[in-house]
Amino acid sequence: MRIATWNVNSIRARIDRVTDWLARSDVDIVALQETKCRDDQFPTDRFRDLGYDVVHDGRSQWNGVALCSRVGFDDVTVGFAGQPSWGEPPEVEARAIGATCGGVRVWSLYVPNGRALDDPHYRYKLDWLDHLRTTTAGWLADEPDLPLALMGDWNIAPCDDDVWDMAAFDGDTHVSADERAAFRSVLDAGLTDVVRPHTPGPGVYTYWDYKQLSFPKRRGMRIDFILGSPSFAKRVTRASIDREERKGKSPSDHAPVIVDLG
DNA sequence: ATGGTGGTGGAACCA
Repeated sequence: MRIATWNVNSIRARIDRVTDWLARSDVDIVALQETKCRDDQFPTDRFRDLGYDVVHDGRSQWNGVALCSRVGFDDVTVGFAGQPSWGEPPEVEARAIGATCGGVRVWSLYVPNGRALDDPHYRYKLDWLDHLRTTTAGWLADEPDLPLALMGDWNIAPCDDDVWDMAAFDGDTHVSADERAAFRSVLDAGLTDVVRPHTPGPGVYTYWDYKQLSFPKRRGMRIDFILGSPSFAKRVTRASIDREERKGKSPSDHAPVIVDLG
């Protein structure tokens, strides 16, 4: 079974690229982030034409997460227990959707950006990750052998090798000690980065800013991850980052991240 | 080659 995650930065702007990629990638499940549309705007038929069912949570032009599966859906869950709210009035944003597909529990997650270290959104980001950690620990306590994958755009570069130049990020979000500690806490709930062993760095990234020729200059960040429980991780036979998808006409600023299970 | 921000919505915000 092949599973992937991809921040597409608008599914409507990217639908042809996404379906072209799906048609040649032999992926069974793909988690999408930043679909940037409401449920009624999601191009579900384009996925059905390729044999994929879709579950999506989107309520505005912001955020939006989806799972596309050709191995079925069970127990679809929108949001996780304790997921913090944002905005005025406060609401739980469309940043998490989970389902069981082909016997694997998968989540498509879009972690809040944080914006700036002194921005309330930064507190929201840390709080969001703390509640995700608590909820994940509960799932694995209830079912230690659960094959679980938390996939998505984590908006954190966990190690110095995960950015092209640490000096360029001085005082910025994504690399702060608190964000890195929050990411490690999620791992400590019982998950591992199942992609890194197959895609060693340095210089291996999943995201390149649209600005300032970041991609051709290889100035990227590794912020998209597939974190697996022990029973998931032991089935992983290979993994890759499809940086070819960052090339060409009208790409997302993120590349797909892929794992194969035996 | 991989190319000098892009998406949404229709101004300003988000990333």
